[in-house]
Amino acid sequence: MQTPVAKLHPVSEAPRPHGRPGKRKLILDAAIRVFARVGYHRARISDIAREAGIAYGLVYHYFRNKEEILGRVFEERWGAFLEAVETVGKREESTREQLVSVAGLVLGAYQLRPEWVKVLVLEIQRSSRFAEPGQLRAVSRLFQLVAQILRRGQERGELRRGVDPDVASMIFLGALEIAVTSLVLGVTRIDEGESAETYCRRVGATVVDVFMNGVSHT
Amino acid sequence: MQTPVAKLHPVSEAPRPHGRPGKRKLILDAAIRVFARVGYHRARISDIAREAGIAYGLVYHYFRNKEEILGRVFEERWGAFLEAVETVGKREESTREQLVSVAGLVLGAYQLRPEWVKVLVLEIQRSSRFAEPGQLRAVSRLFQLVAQILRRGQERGELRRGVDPDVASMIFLGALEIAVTSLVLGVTRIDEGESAETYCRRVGATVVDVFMNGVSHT
Amino acid sequence: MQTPVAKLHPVSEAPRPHGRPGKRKLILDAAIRVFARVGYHRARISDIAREAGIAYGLVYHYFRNKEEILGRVFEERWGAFLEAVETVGKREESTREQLVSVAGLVLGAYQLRPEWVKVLVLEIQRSSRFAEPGQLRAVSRLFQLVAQILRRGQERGELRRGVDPDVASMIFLGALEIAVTSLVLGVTRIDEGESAETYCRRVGATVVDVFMNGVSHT
Amino acid sequence: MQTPVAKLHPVSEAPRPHGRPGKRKLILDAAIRVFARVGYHRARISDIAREAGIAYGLVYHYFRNKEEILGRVFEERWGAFLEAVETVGKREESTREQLVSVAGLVLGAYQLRPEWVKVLVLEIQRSSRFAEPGQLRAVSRLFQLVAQILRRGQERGELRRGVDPDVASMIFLGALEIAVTSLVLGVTRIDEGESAETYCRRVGATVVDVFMNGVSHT
DNA sequence: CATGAATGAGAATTCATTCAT
DNA sequence: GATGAATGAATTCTCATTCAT
Repeated sequence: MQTPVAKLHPVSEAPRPHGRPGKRKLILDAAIRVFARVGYHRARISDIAREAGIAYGLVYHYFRNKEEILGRVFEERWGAFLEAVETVGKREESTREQLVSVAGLVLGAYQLRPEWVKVLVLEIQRSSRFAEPGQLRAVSRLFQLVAQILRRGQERGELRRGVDPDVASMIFLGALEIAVTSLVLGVTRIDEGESAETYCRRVGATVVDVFMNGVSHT
Repeated sequence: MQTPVAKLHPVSEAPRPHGRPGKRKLILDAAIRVFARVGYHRARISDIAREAGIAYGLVYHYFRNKEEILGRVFEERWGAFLEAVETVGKREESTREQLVSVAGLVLGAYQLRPEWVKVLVLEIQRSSRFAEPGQLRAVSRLFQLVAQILRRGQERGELRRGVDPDVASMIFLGALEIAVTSLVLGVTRIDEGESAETYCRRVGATVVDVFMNGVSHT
Repeated sequence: MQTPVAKLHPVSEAPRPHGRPGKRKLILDAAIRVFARVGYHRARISDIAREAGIAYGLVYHYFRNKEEILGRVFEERWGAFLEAVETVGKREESTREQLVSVAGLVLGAYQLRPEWVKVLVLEIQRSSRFAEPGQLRAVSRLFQLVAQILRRGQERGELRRGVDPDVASMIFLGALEIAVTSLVLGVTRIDEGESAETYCRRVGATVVDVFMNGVSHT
Repeated sequence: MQTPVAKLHPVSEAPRPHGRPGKRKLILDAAIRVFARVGYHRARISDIAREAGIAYGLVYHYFRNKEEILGRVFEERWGAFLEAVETVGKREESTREQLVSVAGLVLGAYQLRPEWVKVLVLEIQRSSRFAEPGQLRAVSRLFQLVAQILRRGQERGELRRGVDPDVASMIFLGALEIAVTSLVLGVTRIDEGESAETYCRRVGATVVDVFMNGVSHT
């Protein structure tokens, strides 16, 4: 079974005429790295500028302030993630396969771009921006997409009906989130012999297995 | 089946001779409220002092600095929580009952003291203190305690053997954590007719149900 | 008696070959409006450029820096004003008529181009440029022109000799200046029924009347 | 005839228990000097702190920001000035004597505390604070007080009735203001042989003379 | 001539922490 | 213990000015 690899494109931007760097993107990418390294609050604009290799003031040419940078990172990264999940939801697959895909998306994203996930998971939730209805809605959307997958599973008779799809969605994503978080925070030490990739695959499989079949004896 | 209520005592302290307020405790409790309200980074010492109703120079009599306050909050609150979970693990109950108890502990804690949970969930993990081995170990401990409950369940034959108890522990706690977080952040809107208490009870039951039996058809 | 209308031409410039807009003039006129609106210090080059409808790098083609803009505004506007007053001084009229003309010039200018007056009155005096001998001399010149009118009035026997013409000049212009300033600042609220024009005419007449005859009983 | 000397007390403050410096006052007085020297906009908080001989941050202990400092300076200094004028208005004197007193107050203030006058005259009017109704009202109050003196003069038959007291008030104060401003700006060079005091006395007398009797021949 | 991206010095403001009383 | 005045390093943000295209 082929776990489709997450396709999280770099920060999008209008195509540039002369193939020049694109300072805006430079700044956003640098910001992600800095946020991932030291956290949003400890990140200084000067750090971001240095990381991007540009002058201090230019950051303010493109963004009103630090918070807007975080907001844009969120919008663009999270948006891409949502799209990928949405695509999975539209596929003609069994519910189980869809859940495997979503798990692969979440865990694969971490493998591919650990800094992005770190920022999405650790920083954006804490920022005051998160209080904004727009961001809340964006996060809720993920829960709804998964809930929809589950609801369809029930309708198709693949899943039993006794479980509230909204709560189940939370359970599934919560399990994945903790797996990622504990990786990010280093709570989970990956064994010497195991690559991050194998670990992710193993965890993903286990999550789906437990979620589908439970831990109890038949 | 009686879900044991979480017993999260207020910040402990040596018994005070004259029954006087106990400024240290006053500060810690105020700090929790302030951290919960505005987050650790945005919280100013003066906010905590005002909240505690004391002069803000006094904070430095009791704590070296702001970070130490967070550290103490963590130690005392998290310690109490660990103890409660540990107690559950020692009970002579079925694994299912133990899991129900742990879920009740987590969700009940939120009901009882939402600010504490908010701080534990949102702030302490992000602080630099968390990098300290001591705190990491303390968090890992929770995962280990639950993993131990699950391992015992497998040994007793209550749970099937095919699942890694460490990963399953993550799944179980992750599900609970998201449930709490979404409550904290307000992602989940509780229906008009449903009290927070009923909601917690319902979610706890669903989590244990899914965790035990899975979502798929038998 | 005909009050001669102030003739304050727009910012002068060399005649343009193709009748094209004339960016330099565009900038100066825009600068006056912006200075009038927010004051010299708060005015940003970008504000001026936006007001003029041009790119803001272009401002630096025409002017060395912000201060030079203010300097040019002063030179051109104040110069025009001085010329007008000088012309009045050369007319074959009674001193009273000349004073009425000067009052009309000052108050009329406000009616015609309140922004110009605002900038001349409020901003230019405060700028560091004002410390320059050239600008001080330019302002002094107005006082001298009026003093000269008064001196001639004394020589012709129209005015009594006991008053120092220099001090009297200050009094006359001071009275007019406050009248204008209070209009500019909105201290003086013009009555509903009275147009700005009527108000200016009335104040001008009163100023000349008081200045000529005093307020006391004969 | 005794020209009553202006009584402009230093920045008032609650009496201090131990006769200690009183940092708040220190800051306000330093601010006045700095504003007078370089103007409000060019004055840096650090300048004020250095001038006051205190640490940078302490300024923010007492004032929210630079603008509030200017506001307080205005309130306290202008308030004292208004009181002094009000007192003059209540005296049992001829209108002429009262006007002489007001002129003495204005010109005397300059002699006594040129920096204060400089700041009141040059800076506060320009600040955005001035747009506040409170400050506008405070300035209007001065005009009203003088207008009242004139109105009473008309009622008592000391002044002729044909002149609008409000306009006349503007004329009188405008004359004085220009006299002070030109002193402040150095437009008026005092002759070698004449002390500032004599000059002020002479100008005050001339202003009142012209204002009462006019410049024309009887 | 025009454009607006890029630069960076400068200033305001915050707030943890110290310290005299 | 308790208070809050005092300190000043750290950071954000602004905006005049330069420069490549």
